[in-house]
Amino acid sequence: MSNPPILPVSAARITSHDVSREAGVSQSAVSRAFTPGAPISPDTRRRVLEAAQKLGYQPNAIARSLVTQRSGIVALIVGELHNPFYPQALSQFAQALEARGKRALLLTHDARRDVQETLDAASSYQIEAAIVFPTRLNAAPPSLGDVSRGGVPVLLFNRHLPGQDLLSVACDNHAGGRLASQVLLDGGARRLAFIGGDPDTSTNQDRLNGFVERLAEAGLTPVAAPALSFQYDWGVQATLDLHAAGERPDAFFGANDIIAIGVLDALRQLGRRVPQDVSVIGFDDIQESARLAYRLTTIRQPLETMIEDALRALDDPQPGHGPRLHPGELIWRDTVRGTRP
Amino acid sequence: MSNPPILPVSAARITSHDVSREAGVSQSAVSRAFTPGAPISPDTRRRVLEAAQKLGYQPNAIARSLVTQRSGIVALIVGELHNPFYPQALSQFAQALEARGKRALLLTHDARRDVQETLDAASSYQIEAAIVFPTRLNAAPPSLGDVSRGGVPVLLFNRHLPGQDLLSVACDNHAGGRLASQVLLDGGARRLAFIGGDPDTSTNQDRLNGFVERLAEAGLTPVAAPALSFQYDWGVQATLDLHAAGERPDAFFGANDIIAIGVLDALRQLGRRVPQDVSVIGFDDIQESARLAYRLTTIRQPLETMIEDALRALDDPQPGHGPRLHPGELIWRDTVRGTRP
DNA sequence: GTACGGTATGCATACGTATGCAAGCGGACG
DNA sequence: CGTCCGCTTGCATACGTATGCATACCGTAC
Repeated sequence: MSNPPILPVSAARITSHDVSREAGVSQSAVSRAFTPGAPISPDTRRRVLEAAQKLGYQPNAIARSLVTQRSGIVALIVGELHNPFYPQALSQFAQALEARGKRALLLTHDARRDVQETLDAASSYQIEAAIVFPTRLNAAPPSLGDVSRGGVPVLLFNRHLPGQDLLSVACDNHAGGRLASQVLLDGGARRLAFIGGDPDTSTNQDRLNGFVERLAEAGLTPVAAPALSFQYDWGVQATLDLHAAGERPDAFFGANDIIAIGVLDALRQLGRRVPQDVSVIGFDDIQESARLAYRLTTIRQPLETMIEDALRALDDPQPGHGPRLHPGELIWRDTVRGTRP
Repeated sequence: MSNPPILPVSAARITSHDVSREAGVSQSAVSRAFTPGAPISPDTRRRVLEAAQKLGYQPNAIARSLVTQRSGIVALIVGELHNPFYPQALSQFAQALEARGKRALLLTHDARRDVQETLDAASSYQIEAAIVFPTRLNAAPPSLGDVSRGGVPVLLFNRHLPGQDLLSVACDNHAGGRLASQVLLDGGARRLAFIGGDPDTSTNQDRLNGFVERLAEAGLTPVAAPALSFQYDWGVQATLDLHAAGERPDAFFGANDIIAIGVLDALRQLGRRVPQDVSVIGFDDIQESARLAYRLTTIRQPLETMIEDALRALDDPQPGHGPRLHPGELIWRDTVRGTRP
């Protein structure tokens, strides 16, 4: 007679059956004890909870999902997180979801793969909704609506795709662009430049359009509006290139704060004084913008409001209403000439 | 005869049974077609995959988890993400997990609740492992080992708790502290200050101890070593306070880059020149440290290596071997006097 | 005392998939 | 031609929970 094989100590999974045995009730009773509003007497509930406590029972969310057809899982799909604005949004989303009794499944999406692939992978987890963050999302995958039609609402955060039947929550980038323009004009600027991010994104386009529109009302056009990517190095490079080409704008609008900070560093390197000689304004209001070395004047995205609204929209998805826009707020600091409005 | 009620278009969930009917095979065959290595002829596999394609079938990961007893889900538990180092780690973890066919469940943990609570919530999703990020994790919940004993390995990222039977992967903070000290001494500094983060964390303690140890070998002690939190404002405040108290260190070691950047901004405000009058070194090498306005010399944590190692450790959890340490790498920039070593 | 209504409980089944088992099939070999 | 073996296939069941249904119970009203 040989000894039993030595197995790794792995506490057997404790199920509702174990608890029911311990408490001397049926498995149904255990289930009901953990289901708010289920018909069960206070007494048996107490007995069940005590037994559960004693055995260290945790209801199996997987099994529960299978039968209730509700997983309680929401997918958060992110790309590369270069812009610190998004991690911030990410953790706040996770928190807000937990407050609603849901969980966040984090999925990444790199430029090589189609977003649709990631969505498919997510849908195998029976997700109740998907929130797509725009980082590195370029063209609109034409099939992106499919998941939505399959019953899972998809929401684009901070980007919108015209003509697609997708939910979308964003900052009012057009109005924000106008506001940036306005603020710079009020500071006396006449030769304004826009340093754009990824030109394929609605975010960039809307901010640019608003900017140009307001400028036109003042009888002006931008002296330059190059666009490439939402990154620091590009902000630096674009500014240096502009000056190397003999251009000397008296104001810059960076398509996001990271770019604007690049602009600031380049201007400092060029010996141009901010805000005396040249004004700079950004977009997002990330933490870095408040550093004493920058004190960047910028337009804040109302992140909390946007997240609340996104979750509300997902609770009751109404198609075809266009993006849900939220106004940005001017954060006045030290990089724009003139007085606080 | 009334019309049927108008229901929202919700494509009925497509199951392996639907596919089996379409392909004229049994449900088992469908399952096997999606299981690598399962016994199935190439021909039927093809037929099944075609039918699946046609119907838009996605295997139900929830149901699969229930029967296989393997959810493929790993919990990532984060606090407030003030330090941009962690979001970076977060997305890289998610990517690395996906590359291994697993998914990341994102859970938040705020200071009000015990980490154990969050772990319990996670365990109801039958997670295969949990990775805890240290943000705002202060004291060691004595019960943290429980989940580990229950069969789910828990790994602390970038922090360790002595005496606990937990896995832990971290940068070699002690050696990093020594290195920082060394670099500053080589630059000719004699009056060195440490600006610490959260004093309850092993991260802070190890960096401080290494720093002090190397200083002692040179016959020195720090002129000051206040510690409070890993944040920018604290770095500024601590520096201003020190100078207000008449202290004029000739070198600062910030417990992380955020603090060091605060130190830099405060020094600039005080009119002290870096690195001519005073050297500054940080820890982490976050993106912000490379900005032209800072060019912070710092010690980089080998994030990729650490993540790889963390996942390897979770694959085969060996208890009681202490934290798995990875050496930091000196990133030489412009805030330390002297020449690149 | 009977009828009735409301509440609590247990039984049985379903959710969608994986997998052990037995059976079917075909080919190879003696 | 019979036997055996390997490869496929389908059947049946299990995973852990929620819930419709029937039943048992208790109290109230007539």
